[in-house]
Amino acid sequence: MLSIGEMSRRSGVKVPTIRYYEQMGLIDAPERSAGNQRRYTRKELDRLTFIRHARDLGLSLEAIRELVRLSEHPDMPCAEAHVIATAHLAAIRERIARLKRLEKELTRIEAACHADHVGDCNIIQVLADHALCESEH
Amino acid sequence: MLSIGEMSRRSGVKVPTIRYYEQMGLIDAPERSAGNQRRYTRKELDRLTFIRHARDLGLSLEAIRELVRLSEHPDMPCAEAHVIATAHLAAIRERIARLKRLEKELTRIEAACHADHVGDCNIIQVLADHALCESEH
DNA sequence: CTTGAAGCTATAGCGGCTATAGATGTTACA
DNA sequence: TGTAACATCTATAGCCGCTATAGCTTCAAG
Repeated sequence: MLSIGEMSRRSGVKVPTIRYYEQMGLIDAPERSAGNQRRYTRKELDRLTFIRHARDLGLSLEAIRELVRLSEHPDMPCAEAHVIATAHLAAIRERIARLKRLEKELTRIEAACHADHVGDCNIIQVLADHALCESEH
Repeated sequence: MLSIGEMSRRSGVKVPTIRYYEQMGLIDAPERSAGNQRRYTRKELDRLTFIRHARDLGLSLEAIRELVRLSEHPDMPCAEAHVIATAHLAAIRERIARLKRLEKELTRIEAACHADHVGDCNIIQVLADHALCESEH
């Protein structure tokens, strides 16, 4: 039986976050010791690791809740899991594309300014005047 | 004199968000009409547009507060503005790099699964077992 | 048997909004 | 001038995904 601190160390999820996940219904309320402290099994550590991993990949708690539900019914079709992963992948790709546009824009703004004082500074100027932008954002 | 709704339409910042920015000290409290409604000047619209633009570029309210402060002192050296922009650029590049790793990982996970039901599904399996990952995250 | 770390619950705060409720103001048209 | 429709006002709560704090209890080592 693992204490919550042990779980935290092994999964890399902070103690208050574990309690938060329990509250949010991502993990079941575990057994308790005589003195009301949480006691976890190996299986519960596995699920926490699963959650940690999915969070690292940027999945929302909502999506993870769904995946956890799926993983508990191994005979269900896994199309749903694919839908979740694919949707997430699309979202990530969009974020990358958007960030790249921002990067380009900021690089341009940054490189363009050789002023000494704010009055002539392109950074401030370009921010103030959207018309000077190259891309849409 | 512009009403808050007019400001919203022209800047693309939602009405409650404008009030929020005022509360957060990003814009000054404007004049009021006889009936206590906000009335803005052209100059205040410009500042709001500035903020909108900076937000679009992903800058934090904190960073924007700083830039607004700078823009009000046009004789100040603009090195500080560069610091803010450069730091932000670095953050964006890091986020891009991280997202690309996630994209690769998720693509791999997704492509690897040709199962019919959850029991054999790689998506779930890979999430459950970090050891199956290729990259760190 | 004592001490100090770890655990407990409940609550508040973070950023950056967004939504709601219920009251009041403004404006266009009859 | 009246009225109806819409805009605005304040105050407050909620969103996500935690994180921090306070004040208490329990556990494990020496």
